[in-house]
This record gives sequence, C-alpha cells and structure tokens, in this order.
Amino acid sequence: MKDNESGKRTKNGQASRGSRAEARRATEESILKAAERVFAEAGFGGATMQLIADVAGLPKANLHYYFETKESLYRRVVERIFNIWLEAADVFDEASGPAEGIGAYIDAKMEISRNHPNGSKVWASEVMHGAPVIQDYLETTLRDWTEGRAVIIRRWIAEGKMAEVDPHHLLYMLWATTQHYADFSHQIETLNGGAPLSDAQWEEAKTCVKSIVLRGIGVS
Amino acid sequence: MKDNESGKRTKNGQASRGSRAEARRATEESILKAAERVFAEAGFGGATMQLIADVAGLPKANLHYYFETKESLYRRVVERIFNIWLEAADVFDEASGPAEGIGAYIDAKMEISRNHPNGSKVWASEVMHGAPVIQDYLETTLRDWTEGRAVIIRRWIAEGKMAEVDPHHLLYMLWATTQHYADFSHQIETLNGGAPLSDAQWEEAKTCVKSIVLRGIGVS
DNA sequence: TCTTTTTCTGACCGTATGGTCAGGTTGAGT
DNA sequence: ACTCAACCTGACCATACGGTCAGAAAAAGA
Repeated sequence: MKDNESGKRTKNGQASRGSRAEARRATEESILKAAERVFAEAGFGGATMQLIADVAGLPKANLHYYFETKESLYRRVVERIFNIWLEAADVFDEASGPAEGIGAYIDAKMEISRNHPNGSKVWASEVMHGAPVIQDYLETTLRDWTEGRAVIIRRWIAEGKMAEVDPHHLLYMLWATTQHYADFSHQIETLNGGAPLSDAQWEEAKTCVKSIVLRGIGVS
Repeated sequence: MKDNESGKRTKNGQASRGSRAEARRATEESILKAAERVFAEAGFGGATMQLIADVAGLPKANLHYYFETKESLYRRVVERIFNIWLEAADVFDEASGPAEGIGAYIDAKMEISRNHPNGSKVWASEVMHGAPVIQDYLETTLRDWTEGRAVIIRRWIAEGKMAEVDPHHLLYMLWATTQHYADFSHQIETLNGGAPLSDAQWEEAKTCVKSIVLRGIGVS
C-alpha cells in the first residue's frame, strides 16, 4: 500500500507514472467516476455493469477484477460523496458565529452540488430507497456529526447570536436546499430555458440562499 | 367510459358496488398504490412487475391486462403526484400577500410530504434521472406554473410586501425543503432515533420551516 | 338458457443481467 | 534471460426479467 514514486519507464519508453500501485489507483479512479455517473443516471437497479465498463473504457470482466460485485462498487461511490460532505463541514466548526459558519457551510455545499452532482444524486437515491447499503453510516457517523453541529447551534442561540430555531430542522433545510441544486439539476435546467446555470447564476443562487437563511435565523 | 352507479347484484347475492366500471377503478387503484410503493422503494429499474403484482395481490399477467407496460404504469404514478402538487398550489394564488400565500403553500406541501411520501420519492427519482418519462410536463405545465408564481412573487416585492429575492430560487427552496421531509424521510427517521416524526414533531417542522422562510423574505 | 364480452391466469419465451473462469499477457524482481 | 505474481479478457452460465398468449372463468346481455 506504500507509495512508489520512482517513476520508472516501461519497455516501450512510455513513462509509467509510479509503477503498478499508481496504475491501479488510476484505473480504480476511472471506474469509480464512470460508476458514479451511471448510478446517478440510472439508479442502482437500472445501472448495468456492462454500461459502467463501457463508460470507463474497460471490458466488463476487468471491472470485476477491481470490484468484486456491483454492490461493493456502489458502496464505494456512496462513501465517496459522504466523505466529501464531511470534510466540507469543517468550516462549520471553525466559525465564531452563525453568520460566518452557516454562510460558509452553504457556500461549501453549493460548490459540492456544482462539482459533484452525480455523487449527490447517488446518495439521494440510496437514502430514498431506505439506505439499504449505508444504513450503518447514518446511525453512526451522520448521527454523531449532526448532534455535534446541533450543540454548536444551540450554543449560538444561547449566546444570543441567532434566533431560536430547532437545530435539526435548520440542518435539514440547509441539506435540502443545497443538495436540491444537484439532485434536481435537470428540473432547474429545464426551468432555466434548457441551459445549465451560468457562473453568475450560481453566484446568485448562493447569495439568495444565504440571504434568506441567514435573515431567517435572525443574522445579518 | 360512462359511470354506472346502478349497484346491481351478482348471482351469489354479494353486492357489487357499482358494476364493472367501479370494480375496474378499484383494481387500477390498488395496482397504482402498490406500484407507487414499489417504485419508491426500488426505483424504476429496481422495481419488478412481479413484486408490484404480489403487493397488489394479483397474478403478474393480470397486471398487464390493466397496464400495458411497466413504463405506462410508472407514468401514471408520476402524473398522480404531480397533479396533487398542482392542486395544492391553489392556496398560493388565492392569498393576498406572501405571509398568507407562502405560509399556506408550505403547510400544504408539508402535508403532502407526510401523506404521499412514496409519490414524492418517485417524482424525485424520475427528475434525478433526467426525467426521461415526464420531460414534457416539465417543459409545459411546470414551466407555466413556475412563471405564473414568479409573477405573483414579483408583484408582492414591487408592492413592498416582502424582501427582494429571486422568485425562482425562493421556489426551489420551498420545493427542496418541503419535499425533503418525504424524500429523505428515512434519514430523518434515523436521526430521530429510528422513529417517524410524531404529530407534534410534524407541527414543529412546519412551524420551523415557515418561521425561517417567512422571516428570511422579510415577512412577519 | 344460450351467447357474447370482459376479466383473469398458468405456462411460456426471448433477452439481458451479474458474475465466473480458464487461459493469455505484461512487467517487476532477480 | 528467466520466473512468477499481477493484470487482463473473450466466452460462457444460471437466473430473473418484461412481456405474451391460449384458454378458463365469470359476468352481462339476449
């Protein structure tokens, strides 16, 4: 599992960036990317290993060399977006108050919705169908994270830094609103005349969401 | 296609409530209900006609007597929830201002999330996967509806009845937040200790959402 | 009662899917 | 140059799926 950055060369002279382990990581990465897209577009049941293989540019059998089953591949895809969200939530803790913390959290989650719409969709699909694969995450990591953030919010309320709102429902609203831009991107595009949101429109969206939420909790 | 409310009796003396047409409607209803649940739990690709038939308590072949294909059955399920939402939106128009209109709209949509969680999930799944089946609805009915409501919101803003926010992003926030309670009900239940929201908790949710949104747009 | 129409169903079919495997290829280690 | 483990792949398999159909059963109409 150790890194091997020796940068050796193969017979044909092509630079093999980092030997075997590196190549493996690259292949796994391309499979995960393809899987994320296919699972997002077709759902777990509708996705086929053949299509994932085609998108990744690999024979189907090779796919099973890297990932034993469809479900294990799917699980990795779901874990991925979950970890991205968790990391983004750090901004929440480092903040000194709700205006800064929640504002930054909205910004971060909106950015993720823009850059990882497929991951968000796969997660949404998984939870909607009863989280058959990642139920354990919900009961451990997510629950802990949520309670931790609820404590922070309650402290801000106690310190008079924001209005008295239920922390859980506030978090649900943040999740729902930000992820909506990823999960329902197709609907939003249709209502936007068939075009994806432009840079300016994304800025507008972030500003608008922050404006309503922050004013809604008595900040700014 | 005409109604037949004659209420005739069959040979065995059992009251046949409303003859053939009535029985047909009842069977279709039970199939649609079963389909809604199965599609919500497994997605379109994951759902099987066999399972829908089992849930409805019918042989699979009989299902195809009432609905030609899996897709036509699915379409009917999606159209259903869409029409329910459209009807609920009437409260928006009849209102004299944002506090009343948007407040009532939130209440109505939260009620639907509680009473038709499966329909909401099927809709979400359909849109997330690019709306392959109901794209026409998005481009006609939904677009018209949205633009109509945007006009009303802009008028309220012009009349100084609420803060200046982009109507579209406000609507997205309303949709996202209210539907989240249906689409992510499993996640919410898990974070609620594994139990569905109680009556009181639903009231709390509605109050909390309305409170944040209405204050967020400068009302109340 | 006899005929006709609608409703129902077990058995069946072609296809596509997730997964397997034997055997080939490659390239790092020596 | 040789070895061996890691990597790759076409061909294959059992299963499950959506959909069909001939014909039974039931109800309506005469």
